Amino acid sequence: MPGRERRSRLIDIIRLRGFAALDELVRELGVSESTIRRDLDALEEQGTARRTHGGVLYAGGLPRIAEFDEKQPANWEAKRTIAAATAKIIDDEETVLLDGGTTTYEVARLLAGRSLQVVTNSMPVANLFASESRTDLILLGGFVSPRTGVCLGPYTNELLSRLHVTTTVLSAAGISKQGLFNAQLLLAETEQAMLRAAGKVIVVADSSKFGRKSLTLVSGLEAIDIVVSDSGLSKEWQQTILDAGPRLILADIPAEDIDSVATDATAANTNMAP
Amino acid sequence: MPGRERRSRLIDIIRLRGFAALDELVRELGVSESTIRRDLDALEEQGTARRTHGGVLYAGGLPRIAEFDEKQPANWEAKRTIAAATAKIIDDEETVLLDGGTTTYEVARLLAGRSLQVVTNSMPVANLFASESRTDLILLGGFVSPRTGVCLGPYTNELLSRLHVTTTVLSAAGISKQGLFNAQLLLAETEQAMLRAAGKVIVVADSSKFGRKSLTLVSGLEAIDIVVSDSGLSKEWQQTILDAGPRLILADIPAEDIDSVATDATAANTNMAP
DNA sequence: CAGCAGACGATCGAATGCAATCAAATAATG
DNA sequence: CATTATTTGATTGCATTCGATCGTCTGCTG
Repeated sequence: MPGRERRSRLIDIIRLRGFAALDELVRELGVSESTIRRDLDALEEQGTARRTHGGVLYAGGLPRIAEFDEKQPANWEAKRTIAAATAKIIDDEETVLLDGGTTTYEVARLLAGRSLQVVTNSMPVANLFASESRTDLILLGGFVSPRTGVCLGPYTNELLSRLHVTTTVLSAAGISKQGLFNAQLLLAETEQAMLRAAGKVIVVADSSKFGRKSLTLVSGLEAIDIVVSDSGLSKEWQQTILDAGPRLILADIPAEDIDSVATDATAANTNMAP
Repeated sequence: MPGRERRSRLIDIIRLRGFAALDELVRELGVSESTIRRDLDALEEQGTARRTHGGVLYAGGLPRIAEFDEKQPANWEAKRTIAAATAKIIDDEETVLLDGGTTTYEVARLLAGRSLQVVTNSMPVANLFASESRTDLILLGGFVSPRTGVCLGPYTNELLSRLHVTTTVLSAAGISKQGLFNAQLLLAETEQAMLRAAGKVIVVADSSKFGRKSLTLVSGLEAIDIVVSDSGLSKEWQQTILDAGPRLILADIPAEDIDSVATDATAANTNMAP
């Protein structure tokens, strides 16, 4: 095989799999280890790949969504337990509308593979379901915001106006007595459209969000059916939410071990408030 | 540090970077190599990570689209040169509508980072542009086909009916004297909608596609402005296409070295047919 | 045809990573 | 408080991978 073609196939293999072991490549391309090594060195040189002990990583890969690249997503642990508690109250065969945001993304991860219909305007979320044959995915189109990877704008809203779902999972930049706040004007409009399409409305927000306002008011608390947060939420806020109408679910930081946290919706101890 | 927190941070680090070397983790978490190994074994057990020699890969990540996972996409080399030739005839500041398919995906890769407006119904394509601030991205929503990752159905088509673009890049399962064929009924409808939204229509198809029919006729040849293929296309077909109206561009397998193939749109020698 | 350059494959010592084992530290339990 | 699990860290022998070197093959050029 001519070197050009080999290296070309090499790139393809690496790009496709994200990672390839060296002996794997030796077998598949039918050349010696030395040759593969030399090719890999060249690829690393030019920046297409990154070598590791025993393999290569693709380096020219997909650019990542900025929001998901932060070093330490704020209150990560809390968000994960909230996500686990939320996934638990969603039943199979439902039609679920998922908002963008890191918390809803965690919810989505836990829902992946379940038998559901999922509607979303978030590309990161959609990617989780795109190849899941057990989950039907409806993507809301529109203008894609580069920072967050969510679809926005009039097209998105109009598509939403024709849909109806059983459950909507919304995120929020802040929650005050007046209701839900969001930091982006266009997104607020889209979330309002989501509320109109919704049956049951679930809002996921870690305790740091309460008492914080943001750019625009999305809706009042009375439009929300369930609020899921973590146990760090003060008694006062718990009462405020309950008085305004929504049910409140507080997810505890679980005491279980690593297995349940990462993979299992049963990880969180959910405390139903009265 | 309690084990729970350490493992949690471990997941975060791995998820964030996609890959982490073992000694890296030892340093950053300040625990012994043995401990990291054990944690990693647990993560692998539960499927969150995949171990390699000297490191870990994140496994809970994005599931991949089936069509892009084939071992050897047919005529890969040809598709890439076609893509390079196509990217060359698209100017900055245009509004480009990109169809799904592996060839259009290659075109998309070459367009990423350029100053364009891109409209697409393909999630793999959209992912390439999602975080590119220099490229505006409009995603056509709709029902997502799990195998190909493209949006289909009435919502998609209706959204298309309200858009107009300067250039449309279409793929095809087959091209005969009657015109463009496609293998999926719903996709054919969507592609027809794309043609209605189009200014200039470019069809990308490697030479093996010619003379092949498929499930449904999408459109006649007269609706096409430019056909881009590879130099393997027979004289007869070249004449057939030209007689029917479209301009024809044949991309040669380039003689350059590996750099230009992987990164540069200038790789292909494009031969204009008269 | 001779000479030369580049690509390839094989080999080997050095470096690195791996799994298993055991002892110490820490946490849980009665 | 004593005992028992669990978790962690260190050690050891073994397997894998690495990079460098060298000889061979191929194709080009004069």
